[in-house]
Amino acid sequence: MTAIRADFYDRPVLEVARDLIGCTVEYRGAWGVIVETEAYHECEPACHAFAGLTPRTATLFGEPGRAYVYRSYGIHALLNAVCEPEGVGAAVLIRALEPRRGIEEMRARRCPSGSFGARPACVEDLCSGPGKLTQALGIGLSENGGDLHSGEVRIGSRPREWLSPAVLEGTRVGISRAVELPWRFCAAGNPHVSRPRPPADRARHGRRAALAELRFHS
DNA sequence: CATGGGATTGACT
DNA sequence: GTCAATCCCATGC
Repeated sequence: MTAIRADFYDRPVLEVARDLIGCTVEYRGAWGVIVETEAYHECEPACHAFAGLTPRTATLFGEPGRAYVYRSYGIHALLNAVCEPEGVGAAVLIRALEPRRGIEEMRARRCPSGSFGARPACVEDLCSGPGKLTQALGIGLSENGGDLHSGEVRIGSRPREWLSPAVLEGTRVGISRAVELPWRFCAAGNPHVSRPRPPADRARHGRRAALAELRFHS
């Protein structure tokens, strides 16, 4: 995959959030395919940039195509791609990856003992959340402001098998304001997406479960 | 300068 | 379902 140029991000953040599904995130040799994103924009109160330009949000208002990495709940580093023209505070939160390379390294960073409790870590648990994927790749706050085209954290174009992914749209996760905006995007039916799964995917599972149930009882 | 609230996760009831 | 862990920084006195 070739790294995506800065003008890709210099567009409405909703377009970029949808178009990033199927693209790749690489860091120090390990990489995965983006299967879930959320858009944030200064015009709505869930976005950090809503409060205006502060030391924390400086990256958000800066050049498109840079990484905005911040600490969440005092624990996790969350990775965003800064979008829209310089001066506009907007970014796409990368929420989940389908791991492709460096899976053992990811597992080692996610669970040094090699397992979650008694069970071995499955690949669907490695990057199925915004805090999980940064931990799996080893991305920290020091990557804030880095260039996504030529820096350490790099976003690449879609692999052949991801050229036109089916994308589901839904409401964003884990926020308390502007909860009604349908600004979350997921690769349809992909098992590496975080909880809660998109309603369309849950419906499919529900239908399958209902069918199995029906068969079981007849 | 003190306080409070998260763009989360994993463990536990 | 509930809950604690833990840090940055915005806000208010």
